[in-house]
Amino acid sequence: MSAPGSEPESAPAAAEQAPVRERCLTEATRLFAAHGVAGTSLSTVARAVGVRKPSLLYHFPSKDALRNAVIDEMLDRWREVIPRALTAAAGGKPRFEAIMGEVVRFFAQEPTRARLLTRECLDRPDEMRERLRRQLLPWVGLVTEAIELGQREGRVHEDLDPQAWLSEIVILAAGHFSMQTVSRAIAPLGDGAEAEDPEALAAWEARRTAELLRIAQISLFKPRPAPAAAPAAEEPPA
Amino acid sequence: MSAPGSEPESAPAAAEQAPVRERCLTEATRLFAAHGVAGTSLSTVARAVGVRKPSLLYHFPSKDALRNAVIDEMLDRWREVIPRALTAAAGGKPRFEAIMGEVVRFFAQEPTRARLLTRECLDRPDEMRERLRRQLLPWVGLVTEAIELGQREGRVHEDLDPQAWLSEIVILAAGHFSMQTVSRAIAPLGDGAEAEDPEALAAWEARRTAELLRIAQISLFKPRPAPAAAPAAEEPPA
DNA sequence: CCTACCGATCGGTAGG
DNA sequence: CCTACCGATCGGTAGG
Repeated sequence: MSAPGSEPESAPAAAEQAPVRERCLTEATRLFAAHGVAGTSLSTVARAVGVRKPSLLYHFPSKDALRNAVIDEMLDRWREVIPRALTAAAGGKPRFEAIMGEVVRFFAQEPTRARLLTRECLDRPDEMRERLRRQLLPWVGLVTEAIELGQREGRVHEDLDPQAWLSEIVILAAGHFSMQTVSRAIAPLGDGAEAEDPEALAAWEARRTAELLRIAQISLFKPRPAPAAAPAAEEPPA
Repeated sequence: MSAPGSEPESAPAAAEQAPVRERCLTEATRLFAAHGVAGTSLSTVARAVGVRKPSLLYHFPSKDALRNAVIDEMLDRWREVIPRALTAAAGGKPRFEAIMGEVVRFFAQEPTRARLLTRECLDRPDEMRERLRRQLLPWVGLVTEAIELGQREGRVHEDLDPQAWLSEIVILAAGHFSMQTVSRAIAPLGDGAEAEDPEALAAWEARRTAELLRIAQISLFKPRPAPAAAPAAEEPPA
């Protein structure tokens, strides 16, 4: 209270860059995503931060506490981004593009998140299922209701299963970014010489992301553009 | 050579069920898929088999050798199933359904495989990419050529990127079965009472798989059924 | 296929 | 935030 410089509240006091606790989360996120929780020792995290192991265990009383903090932080970011997209526009394709754009941007700007999410789903499926249920049940309801509205209005395929579709598309988006490196097994072949050309890799990533968006879009919306507000005509059976 | 019962060639001699080496692979596959390689100790595998750790290390000289044997076995099974599907039928939707059916069956009958594949792609992306490149490059070429033929014949969306589409669909299929347990976060909600009802879970799985197939199909083929061999009409731009 | 054993490292604590 | 230290377990070897 009285000593002015002793409380590292908002400004990184003097020596390092950011508060230690925060850097622990950053490095743990990176390492857990790359090698898994079981494949990352606390010493490794501590070394990456620049402190000793007991200091890490002061901020996070156990490895499991660190793991939970890392997952919570990622899900918090996720919870920031979703309402922003959902409240962007109403109905129709612009809204769809806003949501898919946010989802893609969320993972694309930090593929670490996708890998971390995938790993945690594999490592602790039951805990992760309940966590996801609590965290994203509300907006799952919103999305499926919007899809059902689109079905009644004839814009969305009526043989689509809204909950299952949403589940599959989320899985596809997460897998898309988790498997970035591996997916190159298919693509920049043909020449075989320039396997590390960063320009070619960026082009392949662009093709993949375009295809991800195309798959999501065409599996949701019916093809006919419907230029004006003309109610969709019933198509003749067979 | 002379002692008749000393060579365990094809028949499991007397006491246990299968050759030890084989049971090691089975148990290691199961445990690696569930907890990851780093999360599974050699003692755990040995205990599951019913032998001691040094016996395991007699059959597989190191943990890494065991890991590689497990992955190789899975990819061998994969290599069995693909040509069977590819040579089934020629062109058109029956062939598509045959291939997708084989892929789904491959993972569905043993979701362990999908989890193992996903984990290995996360743990060792570079090695896995080269491995996949070697193992499935030939039939990637076959599939993309078939897709391109379909595009020329007007059956397949011409804005589809064959290589990227194939990559995304494989990722979706693997993720679909890796995330079986977690996907229940979305589905059997509503009542909340019977969370363990096996009948409801099977119904949810059926819905998911149907949606997976629908997404793959509708993102590949154009909607019009084209009853006869009528060449596709050019649609007016905008 | 086993017992016995190796050094290294694991997650975590004591105590300051 | 550190040094010093704990018992347990890790992957792997010796030797039979």
